[in-house]
Amino acid sequence: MAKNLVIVESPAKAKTIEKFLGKDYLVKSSYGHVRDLAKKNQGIEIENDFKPVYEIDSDKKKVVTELKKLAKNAETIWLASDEDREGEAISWHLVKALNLDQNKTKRIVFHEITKQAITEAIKNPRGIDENLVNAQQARRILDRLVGFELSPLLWRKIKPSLSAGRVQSVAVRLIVEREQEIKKFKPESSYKVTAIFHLSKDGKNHQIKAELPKRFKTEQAAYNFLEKSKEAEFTIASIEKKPGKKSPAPPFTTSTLQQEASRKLSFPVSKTMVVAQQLYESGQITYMRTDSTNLSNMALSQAKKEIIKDFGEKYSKTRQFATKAKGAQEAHEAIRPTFLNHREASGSQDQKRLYELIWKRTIASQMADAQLERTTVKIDVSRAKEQFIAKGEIVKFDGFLKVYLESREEDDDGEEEKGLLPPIKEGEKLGLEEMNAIQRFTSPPPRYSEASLVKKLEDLGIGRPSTYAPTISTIQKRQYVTKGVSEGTQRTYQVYTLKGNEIQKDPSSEKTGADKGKLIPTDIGTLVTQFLLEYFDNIMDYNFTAKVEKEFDEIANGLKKWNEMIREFYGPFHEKVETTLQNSERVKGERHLGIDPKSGRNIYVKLGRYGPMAQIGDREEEEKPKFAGLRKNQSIESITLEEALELFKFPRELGEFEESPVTVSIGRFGPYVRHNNKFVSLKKEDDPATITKERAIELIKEKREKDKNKYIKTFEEEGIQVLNGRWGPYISHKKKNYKVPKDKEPKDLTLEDCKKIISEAGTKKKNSRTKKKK
DNA sequence: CAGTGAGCGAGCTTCCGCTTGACTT
Repeated sequence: MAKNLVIVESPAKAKTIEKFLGKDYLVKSSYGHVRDLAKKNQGIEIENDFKPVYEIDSDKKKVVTELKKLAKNAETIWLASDEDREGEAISWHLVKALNLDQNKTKRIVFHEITKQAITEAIKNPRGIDENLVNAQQARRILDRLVGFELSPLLWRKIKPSLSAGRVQSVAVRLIVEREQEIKKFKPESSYKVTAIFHLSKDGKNHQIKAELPKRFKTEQAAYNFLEKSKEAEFTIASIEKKPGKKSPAPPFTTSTLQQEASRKLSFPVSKTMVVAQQLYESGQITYMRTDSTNLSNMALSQAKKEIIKDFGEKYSKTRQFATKAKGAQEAHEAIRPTFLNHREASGSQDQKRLYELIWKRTIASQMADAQLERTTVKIDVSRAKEQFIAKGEIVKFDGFLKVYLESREEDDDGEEEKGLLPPIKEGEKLGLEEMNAIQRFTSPPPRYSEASLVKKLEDLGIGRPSTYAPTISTIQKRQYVTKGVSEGTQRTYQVYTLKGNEIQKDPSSEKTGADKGKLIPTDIGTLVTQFLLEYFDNIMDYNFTAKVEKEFDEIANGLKKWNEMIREFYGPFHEKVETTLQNSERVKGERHLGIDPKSGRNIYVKLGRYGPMAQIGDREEEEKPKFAGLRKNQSIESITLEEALELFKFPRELGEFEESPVTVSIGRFGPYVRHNNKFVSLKKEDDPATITKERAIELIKEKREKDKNKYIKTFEEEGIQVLNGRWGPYISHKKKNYKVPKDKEPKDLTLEDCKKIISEAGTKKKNSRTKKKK
């Protein structure tokens, strides 16, 4: 039995550290937090000065039992969780949950996983920082109180199963408000004038592209300028050269990795994290949930070596970047390759691509600035006071650009052409090849993508590296926001071209308003946000997190008692929850669309128990009102009377097939065909309003074919079935499912085999999360 | 997941932050 037990948070980290420490040390992982507030009764005794009630997570029982046993037999237990608020609390919870003897327990911390850092840490143990632990408890309790009092309020006032919280509700607010700005936005057009000049010199014909810095407000003004330019002379008025430089971006944090992987590799935020986790677990990159841009000394010297080897001494510039994120806790390094001399990752294509991005970003961050020369040329127009401007940029020394350039999310509309300018002198005359006046529209602020929302949240200090991806998925799961699917619509714009002394008008068109993959609020998201803003503007404030963080810091510094802070917050908060419960109306977002021309009854749209719906008729009328759910791409806010009337044309009878009626209708999960009590979803390309009986039958037959492959074996009497599922073959028995072991051929399973699998799974299941709800 | 929306009522939903497999149809 090892004399020393070291406990860290992550198993991958445990494996690495064990190698450094030798055989006297056993390194194990707690897998994050081992205890949390109890689920029932909020897990807080409010009347008892907010005393938290902790319980060991059901899926952590096994870990705790094992650690307990190991701790008993160890001489010294080293708690090596991260050096931040959560890490300190993890250590404290371990002391409590494992019932550790204070005398043989030591707390150590290190920021990088190197032999030196770890042996150094072992030499400098300390006790647990109770103040820091209390700051964490305050954070945890505040989040629980906010979440578990606001959510039930939403169930009562808006719709069941909704949720609210310090982080998610503000994330949704950002998206809702951005959408409102976009709706309010009225594009204005102006005319941008560009010109291509030519110059013959040294027997060569050179081109210079230039643009007017000012834009013309009206078509007429732009036309007039072109008219004036017909006979004009163009002269180089001035040439100005200025040195410039570009510096590399800092190494990746979780948030910047998510942004770049989204822009350069089109990875959703969740995919980036999954792939990064794989790279981490195979020891190829450092920890992927970090807010630090710091690199270890070892990494710095490795980077230097690689850069000098590849590009030479003058490309190397060792830098350390200050972390600028609000509330950063910096318990880890930046995300970097474990070994910078590994140029390529082993593993899947996705792993290779993400690794390459990380490698380049890390290396570039340790390279010299790029040196540029920027040239601005002004060109006079003899018959007008306006001047054209041509810009050139020469890279004098490429520096880090050799390896990596950070990308930008939005393409700048006014992106000027930059490049090499021909050799020119002041006073030289230029010929005009072509001049264009192009109508340009101002654009509304862009919708958030997953990655740009993460960036915004990080800027506001809301959320942590471990929660960015889950938050994004929560607000989608609650149907507060959805991802857009529109490629945009065509918009025509005017183009005037002056060429060979003639002006021609030639309209062109462009796509505008594309929202594919962007986050768009739903009716529910908008209504919930409005509701919360009305009654809980303090929690919806973009600075709420920053404010409470300041108080957590005071608690961590021993300047404030945690339960005092919570009491000050909870008093007015809880009262507001109570009064809102009593006094506020149920939120329906109801809109009267008009009158049904057939029946003369009122038509409304509003939020129902299952989501947005349309309604014909009033409840007081003799004939009961009829209801129909809105389609996925429709919203209470924008649906028209005509569109609402369409919804009531379902279910539609298509005729008979095999002596049973075939109907098409629209349900919770979209349009479907119903036949013999069987349901078949329509495909994307099918329109429920026009689908024919033939097509419907085709779909039914397709489904039958698919179902045929679903059943591998059936034991009728016992009610046991062997089926093919999304995750491979499984056994179904009494509505519970069991995986077929990999070493068994599902076709050859006997009844005894199945029974055995079922009973064995039963014993194993006790330890895992069985509470899985449907 | 299941293809509804009257009304009644039981029983359920929910937070943020740490961390991985287990989970599923």
